Amino acid sequence: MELIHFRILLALKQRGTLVAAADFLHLTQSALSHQMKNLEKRLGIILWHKQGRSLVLTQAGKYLSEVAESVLATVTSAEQHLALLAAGMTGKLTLGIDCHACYEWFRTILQPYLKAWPALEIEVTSKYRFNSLEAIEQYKLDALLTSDPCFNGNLNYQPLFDFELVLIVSNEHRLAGRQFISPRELAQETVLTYPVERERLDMFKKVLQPNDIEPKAHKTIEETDIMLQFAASQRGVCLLPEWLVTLKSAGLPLAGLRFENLPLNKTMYLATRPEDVGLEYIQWLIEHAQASIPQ
Amino acid sequence: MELIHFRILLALKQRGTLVAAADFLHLTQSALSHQMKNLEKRLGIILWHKQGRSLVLTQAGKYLSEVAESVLATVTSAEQHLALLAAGMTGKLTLGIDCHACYEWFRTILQPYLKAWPALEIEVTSKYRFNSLEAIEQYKLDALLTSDPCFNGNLNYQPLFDFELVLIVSNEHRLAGRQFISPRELAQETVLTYPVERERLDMFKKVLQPNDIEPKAHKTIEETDIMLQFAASQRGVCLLPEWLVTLKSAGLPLAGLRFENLPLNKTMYLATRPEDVGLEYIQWLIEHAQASIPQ
DNA sequence: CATAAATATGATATAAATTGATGGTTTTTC
DNA sequence: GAAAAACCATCAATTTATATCATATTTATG
Repeated sequence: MELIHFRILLALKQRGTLVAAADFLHLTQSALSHQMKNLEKRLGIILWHKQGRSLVLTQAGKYLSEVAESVLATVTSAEQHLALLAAGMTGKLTLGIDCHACYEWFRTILQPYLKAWPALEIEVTSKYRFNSLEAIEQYKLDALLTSDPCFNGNLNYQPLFDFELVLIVSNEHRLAGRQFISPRELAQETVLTYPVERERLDMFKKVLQPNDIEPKAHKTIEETDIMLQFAASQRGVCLLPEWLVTLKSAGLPLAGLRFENLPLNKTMYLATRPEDVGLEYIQWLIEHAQASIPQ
Repeated sequence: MELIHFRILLALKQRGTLVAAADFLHLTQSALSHQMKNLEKRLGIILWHKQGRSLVLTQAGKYLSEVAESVLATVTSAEQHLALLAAGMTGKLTLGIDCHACYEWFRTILQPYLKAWPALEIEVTSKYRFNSLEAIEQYKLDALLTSDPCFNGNLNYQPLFDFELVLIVSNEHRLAGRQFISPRELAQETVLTYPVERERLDMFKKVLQPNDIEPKAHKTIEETDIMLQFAASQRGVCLLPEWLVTLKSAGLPLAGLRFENLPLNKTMYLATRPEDVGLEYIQWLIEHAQASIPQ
């Protein structure tokens, strides 16, 4: 059975005669007659009878024309959906998120994004954290939010915004007044980080390990807000994007410090497959990224 | 779009490679590749990418292969139906079953039904459990046995019989003598249910959740007989149709309790497409439903 | 590093679908 | 109540679509 048979049955149902149906399908009456005869032969069952000069469906014919209606409705709807997909008007964005700070940024922009793209299905996941790039190439992810780009593949990295990491300490902390500090001074501190491997923490990767320093203690905390409250009450220090602290620290007695000769400037990127860069709902993110950062 | 494209996508999904799919479809790999390239061109959208030596579906490809699965299920079912019609069979009934109790009822009536309709091809499935109504409309199912009707569509619901849900407890249970009980008393009980989501369990939907009660424990059991044996040996309580317990509990020391001011009366329905209501083998079910229930 | 396994593509052969012409019925029209 | 019109089926011919073959390319495998 093929769709042409369904199309013929449906057109016949809607137009009444084969001649009209043929006209509707931009075919000749002969073609429709041949096709259906052929189907009848293959199925071994008669679908209609000629009665007078019009056609009357048999029970099987009626049944099949109802199936036809259902199937063609599904197919048509799929075609429309694909047309929208092709035009970039709709789709599904599976966004991989690589780090906690990325997550925090995405939260700031999510509401307006949902409003701007009501038909877009958005799924956020961090389950491909350790092989995000592969996941994009394999269409498990459509985009990846990351501040640690890996430019070797054939992915497109769009910079979203720049930011600086600062060491967050309590106002009352012995270092709080200093303009610049040295990594060495962290040897006496409790370091607060998110609970991921040290390899993925700038605190260790960029500050402590290059200087061969082990902090007094290392405590992991899942939530940024809680981490800041710990810092505020002198339970430790942490390294966070400056904008993130601005956003979250309202009312907390905190200070942000920089390391001498160790600028921690980073850039947040959105990685996508090159072919998807043009998608409007991806462009929107790139264009609105900067504006959502508190200065 | 044509069925060949759906067939290719489905075969690819099932077999993994185009070569295997081609073999399955008795075509060459080249043919499939050409067909899909042609479709991509017409749709203006890419359906898969070559990754290494295997294919990875794009978003659009994944979507379309799901559509493919659905459409081909309908077409296959229709072809089978027509084949049976051609062979002079009375007909074919694909019956969807929605809940365990429905299943139990159908078992009570199946023997006489098979005897009454020896030529009727009967297939029972619960694979469309979560979108049964759609499955009927799409001709994947012909009828659905359910006690949770959804009257909004254009399906015909025929009531088969009424029944009452009772709380099954052991004879020895502290509540056993009581005429009426309160949902609150379940807070100290282990609740036994079939292994489906809480949304689909009257125990939770109608008894526990409306009263904001969490039972002491929740254990799932697949078989009714086993559930009753657990209840009889005081391992828990369960909510079942009274007739089902009458049928199954022979010899077990069980009591059925009702909740005060919470009548749990339900009706079993057979849902069909309106056009099929008149079919004699459907009518038979409706007419014999009542009699098969132990009173 | 050669081999095997997988997909893509161009040219060609093959199969399938469509058409056009025609004949047979049944309605409609005058 | 004949003639015309509308409609469908079928045959033969043609056009179109489809599948195949041969081949290139890429990537795993041993």
